[in-house]
Amino acid sequence: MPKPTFHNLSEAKRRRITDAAVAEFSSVPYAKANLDHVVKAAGISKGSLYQYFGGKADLYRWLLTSWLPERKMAAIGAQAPPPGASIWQILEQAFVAGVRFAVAEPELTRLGIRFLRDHELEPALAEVSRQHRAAADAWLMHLLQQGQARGELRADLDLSVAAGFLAHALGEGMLDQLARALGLDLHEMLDEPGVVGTLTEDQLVTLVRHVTSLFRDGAGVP
Amino acid sequence: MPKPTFHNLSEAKRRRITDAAVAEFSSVPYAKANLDHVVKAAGISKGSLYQYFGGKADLYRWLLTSWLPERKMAAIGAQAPPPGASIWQILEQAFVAGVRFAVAEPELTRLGIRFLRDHELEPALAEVSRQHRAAADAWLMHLLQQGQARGELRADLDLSVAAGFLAHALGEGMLDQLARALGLDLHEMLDEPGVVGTLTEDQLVTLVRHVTSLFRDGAGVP
Amino acid sequence: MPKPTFHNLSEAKRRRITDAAVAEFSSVPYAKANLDHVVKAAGISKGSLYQYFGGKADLYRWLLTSWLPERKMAAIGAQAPPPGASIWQILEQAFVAGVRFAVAEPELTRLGIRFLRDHELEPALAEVSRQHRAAADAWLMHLLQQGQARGELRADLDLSVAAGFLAHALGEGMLDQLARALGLDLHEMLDEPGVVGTLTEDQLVTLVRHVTSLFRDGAGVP
Amino acid sequence: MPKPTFHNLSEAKRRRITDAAVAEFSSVPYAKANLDHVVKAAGISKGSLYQYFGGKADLYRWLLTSWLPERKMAAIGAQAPPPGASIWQILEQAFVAGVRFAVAEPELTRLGIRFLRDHELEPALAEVSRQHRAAADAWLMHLLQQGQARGELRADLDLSVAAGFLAHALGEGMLDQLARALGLDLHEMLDEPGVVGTLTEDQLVTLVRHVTSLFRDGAGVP
DNA sequence: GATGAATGAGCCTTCATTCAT
DNA sequence: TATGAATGAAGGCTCATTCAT
Repeated sequence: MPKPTFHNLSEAKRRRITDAAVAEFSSVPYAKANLDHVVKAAGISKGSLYQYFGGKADLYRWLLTSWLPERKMAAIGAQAPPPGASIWQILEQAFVAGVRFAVAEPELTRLGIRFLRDHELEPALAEVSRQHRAAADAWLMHLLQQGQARGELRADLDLSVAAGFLAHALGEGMLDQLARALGLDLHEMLDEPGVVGTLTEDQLVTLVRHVTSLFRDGAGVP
Repeated sequence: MPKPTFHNLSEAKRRRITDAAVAEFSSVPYAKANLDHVVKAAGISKGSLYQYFGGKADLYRWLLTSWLPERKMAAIGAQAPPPGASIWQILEQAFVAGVRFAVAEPELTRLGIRFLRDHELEPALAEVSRQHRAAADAWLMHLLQQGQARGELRADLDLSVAAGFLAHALGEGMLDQLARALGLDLHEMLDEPGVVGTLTEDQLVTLVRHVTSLFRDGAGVP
Repeated sequence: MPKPTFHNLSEAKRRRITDAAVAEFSSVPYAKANLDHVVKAAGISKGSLYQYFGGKADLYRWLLTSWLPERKMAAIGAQAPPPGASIWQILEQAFVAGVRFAVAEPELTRLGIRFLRDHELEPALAEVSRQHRAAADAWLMHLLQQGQARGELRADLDLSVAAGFLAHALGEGMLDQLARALGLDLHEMLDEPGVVGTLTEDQLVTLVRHVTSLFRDGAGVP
Repeated sequence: MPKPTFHNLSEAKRRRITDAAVAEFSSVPYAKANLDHVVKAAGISKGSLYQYFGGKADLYRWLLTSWLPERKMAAIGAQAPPPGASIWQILEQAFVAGVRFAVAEPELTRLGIRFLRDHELEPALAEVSRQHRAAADAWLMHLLQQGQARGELRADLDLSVAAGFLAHALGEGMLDQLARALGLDLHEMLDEPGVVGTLTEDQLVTLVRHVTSLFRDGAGVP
């Protein structure tokens, strides 16, 4: 977590540092990220970075646990579902929010994906990653239990399996589908920020509908 | 690819080297994998490793493109589906084979997962990874088209979305479900080879059935 | 070329590093030059050297393309020939300048000789070496053409052959003659800096005169 | 020098080894020459090479001090000048022989040039190189003294300077002129064996004549 | 607080030489 | 004699972290 000195900086300087760090950590895996690149891009000195953060891991952790969630919240907005919303409405809203975020902030998306995939993190970082997943899972399980209680979901549905599907579908899975819709590989898409902006509103809606439909109705003939 | 020297070694020595390499490459990402660990664990000198393989990338590539597929084949056996099998049968067979392999060879599974997720491979290795994915996708699309032609799948199903789902479900998704069934996190499970062996045949069958069912029938009430 | 870091160093430190590098690169061929020797002699750490230069090739290139020419210029001074000077005057001036530099800076001379002879340079360095030769050749051809136009040179003289002679005579050839005048082998002379200092002004002038005379009048009886 | 075992080999095998060694040592400088390449090209085992020769330096020394001179002799033939020949005839003969050898055996020429330029040789090899030069110099000085005694050379000619010129002109200098005649750089010419074969007999004779003329008559107007 | 030079452990790769079979 | 696997000392380069100014 940043040292007090970081918070005393001007908004602009903090911004430069954050942008530089995001650019670096989102373009190469943690182990290959180079603080020299960050300080150069941020226009600060190496020593300064160490007065703002405890080190490489600390900077990365802050980015992922504090800054990124904040930005996400800000980008998506409080997405409290309308009271009484069905699980389908809630999920569709979540799907759409996810895609919209990916389209609006491809670099942050790349950062997040990288984090979820990185197996190499220091133990402390791995723990953060684990908590992320646990929180998402808890939310999903709750949602599914509610849905089942309301009779929106099959009574014999295995909630754990469904949660696993949704955990993926709401994150990387959706991005993967997005790439497919653009005729690309996920990595190709992430490596070319900007290409996601070419997705039309129509494609977006259709995509979400197809995913939702697969989850709700399955692939087989009824 | 290994140099001829490697093939001239005794079975036991080759085994020591392979095991050591798998252990290293499956426990840390490629960039962090340390050949010193490999040679130490294998009980050979650094120079020897370079007489067997062209270098780090070469060793890794061989492991992933030759050795691992061979081991997989040996472990699963040729799984040609019976002629006239329905898509459901084929998928179930694939799911079961996947789980069985994961249970039998957790370390190799870890190696494979890491490979598919690693963002930091040399360009040549990244290309191999891309081809893996492309091949899997082509197989799935073919399977789905057949299924739809036979009327086993809904006519309005988006095959690309379905293929995306299956690509994940047959690989990492299935492992994730496996972990959930054991009350663990995917990474925890992979980090503790042996724990997957505790999965009973009953749990296995149930799991595959639930996944298949979700894909075929969906989560909603019909 | 050096990184900015290098220019920020104290004059004394830069000097230590340069001296150490010259000593190393002038005493063994490029491929055998050892950066460990350089850093040890310079009293700096290995990492520091890499903060000053991009690597071995970079250090070498800078030494040869920037630092050495600068030192040469400083040692010889701008030697613009007087307007209207004959080719003989110009050549004699060049010969004298060459010998004086060799006498004053035997180690730098050794460095230069090595560079021009080294067959094992990286492609980029080899290109630099080639350009050196091409520039010298162009200058000589121009000089000779002028001389021939003015009637100072035989009309039937093959300029290319003459340029080849001069290219050697002005560089290594002159050093070789210098060594002969001291009763030594070229390499022995270069390996013992200091011995060239024993050359008297008289010997120097005589030597240049003999060389010039051979080139102008030939060895045969008129 | 080769061990007795080498001489017991079949002619063909010795030839293979020699060819492989020449190819390697003539294409990269001594320090970069790789015995692995030699044994591979020769089709023998590493151990065998060490049973024939004491090591890398030994092989190289033999090549340069025994084998190459022998081949040269064989290629040029006993070039005893006709009794009573003038220095000009002797020199022209030597020049022509040199060029012919370069044209006939570009690879051996390359090997020789490399040897003369290599500053990096082990002390023992450097000594060999020194002896080469000393022998050539002694021969030249003798020739020049004779010439002067006979009145073929100017009485005031500095023989040492003349010997220096000839030493270069007969070796590298002639090759350099050869390259110039072909519009190439010396290194380019040596790196492309075969190109020297394009030199016509006419060019050859003209070249030698120009060089001889420069040495005898000088560049200035009489 | 800011700076940026200094550090040194770490890692991949090369290759001449040895030696057991 | 022949073989070729084994060795290990080098050597170039990277980069997170420290610390004096």
